[in-house]
Amino acid sequence: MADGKDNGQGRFVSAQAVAERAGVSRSAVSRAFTPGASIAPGTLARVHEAAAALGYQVNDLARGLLANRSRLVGLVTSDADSPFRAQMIAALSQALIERGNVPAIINIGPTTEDVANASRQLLRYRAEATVFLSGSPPESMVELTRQNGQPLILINRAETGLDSVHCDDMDGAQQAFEALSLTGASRFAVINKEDPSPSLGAREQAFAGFAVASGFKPGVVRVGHSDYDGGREAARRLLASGPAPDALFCVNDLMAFGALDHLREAGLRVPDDVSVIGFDDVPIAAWTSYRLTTLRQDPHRIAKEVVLILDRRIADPDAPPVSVYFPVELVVRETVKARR
Amino acid sequence: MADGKDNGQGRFVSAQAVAERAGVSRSAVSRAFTPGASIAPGTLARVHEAAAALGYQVNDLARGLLANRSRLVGLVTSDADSPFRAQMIAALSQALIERGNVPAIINIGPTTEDVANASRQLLRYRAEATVFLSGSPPESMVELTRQNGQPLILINRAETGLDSVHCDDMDGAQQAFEALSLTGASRFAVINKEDPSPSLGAREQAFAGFAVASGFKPGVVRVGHSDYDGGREAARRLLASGPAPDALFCVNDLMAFGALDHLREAGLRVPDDVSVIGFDDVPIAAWTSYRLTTLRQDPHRIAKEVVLILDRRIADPDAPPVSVYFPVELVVRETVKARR
DNA sequence: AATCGTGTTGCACAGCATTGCAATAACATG
DNA sequence: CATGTTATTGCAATGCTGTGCAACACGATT
Repeated sequence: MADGKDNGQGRFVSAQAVAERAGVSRSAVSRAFTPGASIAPGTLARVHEAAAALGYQVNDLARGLLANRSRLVGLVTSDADSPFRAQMIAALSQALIERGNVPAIINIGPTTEDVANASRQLLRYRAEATVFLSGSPPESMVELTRQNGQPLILINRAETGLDSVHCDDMDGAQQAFEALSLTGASRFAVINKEDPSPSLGAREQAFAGFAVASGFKPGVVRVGHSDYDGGREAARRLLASGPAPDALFCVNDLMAFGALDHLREAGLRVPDDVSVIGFDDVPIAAWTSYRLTTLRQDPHRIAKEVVLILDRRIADPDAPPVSVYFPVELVVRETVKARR
Repeated sequence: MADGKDNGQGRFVSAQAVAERAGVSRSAVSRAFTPGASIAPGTLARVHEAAAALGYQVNDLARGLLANRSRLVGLVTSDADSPFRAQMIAALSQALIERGNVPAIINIGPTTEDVANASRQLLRYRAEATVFLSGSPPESMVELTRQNGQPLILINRAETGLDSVHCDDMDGAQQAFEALSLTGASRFAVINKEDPSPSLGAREQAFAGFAVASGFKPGVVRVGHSDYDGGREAARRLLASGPAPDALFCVNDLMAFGALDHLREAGLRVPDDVSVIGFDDVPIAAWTSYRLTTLRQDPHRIAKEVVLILDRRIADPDAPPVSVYFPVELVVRETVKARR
């Protein structure tokens, strides 16, 4: 404020500088910032005053060095800007910040090399844990984190020996099938992406399985990307390949929006001619242009579970790995025909 | 892999352990991971072998301690899950990772206290820089980062003495007004949020200014939130308060979607009865249910500018602060009536 | 007045990697 | 064979903070 030169070369202020200014030892400074430490009220005040004047902040790098771990938690993800991922990132980072962590987001491409790099980076920063939102870590990376005692948490993908939290894809698919079944539909279809993630794959498999078990022959269309354009393309192929379906399950909302728009453009009425169900319940699903009936995954719920697992894993590094499943909930809006 | 016990207590592997296994000194290990350092090919190989077997990764905390700064860059934002923010976060984190940084995302609430906490946290981790995506840092925090020599970069808000990058809100508003003007409209309106950010405020002010300068009396509606529901609410109030506008400028796309849906529900045809222009050009704007004409801000462009400023600021901490403006581009789709 | 207890404070070391400097080994040259 | 040169390598210091341990002062107790 009034100093003018602040400090030497614009470097960070150290405890040493505060100690000199307050006329105490460096230990005193350290104690002044450690709750419950033994320090006289007078010195405490002098130290705090000097610290405020200099703008001192404890160096968490050094603190982490001492503890051999930082409060960083890595969030590894691809497509960080897609709606559901963005919600997950927001919810996770919020929950982690509340826990006192600093979430580092590693936005990766689809290659294994990218994933490996991200993982190594986080290891180098002694991150307290790494959370994978998408893309499974290669075996070599799992081994690496294990050697270094860094917890690894997977979201929506199972991997033996690792902690994970996922929604109940099976149950979601079943709810979707039953809801569509009640409309009296007979021409079922699913749309998905090629090389789907385990979670997306499970939804498709389960849905198709239920349909077959009920005596139907579900159509399955897979396209390159699980986004809006992918959904449009899938719907186009579906209509081109034969009679229009009267019940469509999309493995995520984004594809559902694309499909919905294409279906309507093609002159089909939703839900009169065809009923559509999505998955995720992103905010857009509630918009009046879509009013999409969908299976809801709550990002905050997931974030809460992740934090719980983290607490447990850190308290007991040798505890057996857990897989937490949480239920999905059918949110009924206006893309499914009322039951007959 | 075959070790069984890996290492002692699941702690991180240190250079010490690698040195012992390879039968060399710690220095040799360090040199083995420093490109260009003087080391014999034989020892290099032995060290790398031992490191691979143990799963060693250099400790960037200690490295940062020595350099007195980490490769962390803080991204301070609120509403991390709104579409445009999510795009910004994705683009920035990608650009920063390419630069060798680790982006830490601090998702904050609206209070000054939250912002201050985030800023302090980043200071404690000796982050290389802090980027504010939303919310201006309080004066005390600016002073604090200055005292510690930590660069601060603002996005879409100006603050004297600080580096910033923003889109040309004025020009965007002008383009919007001109495009709407060409439809022959006469009843102009803007919708915005209460207590708008500087950028949102500038758009509204400029648009209203141009309208007035052309002899019109623009209607201005402000609502609590700049999201979809806010846009609906604003449109509702607009229609309730008098004759329907025939040209509507929304300060961001999200509000435009809400307004569009409400307008259509109210029986107005877009663009025949009313033309609408948004701001940002989020992906949804291209969806066939909306096909929104809007002003495009390119997140990757912004990210690139931020990295450039960062490079410059680090090379010369005393360089005068810069404000980079970049142009916005009118993306013409189908919510503006063709010119008469 | 002597002794004990309590509250403070400083010293020194740990934790990890980098790097200047000095020592060593190996090799070449006269 | 002696000496000079070069490539390696280890030592030790550095950067910053937390904390056990010992020293110290001061007030209280008998």
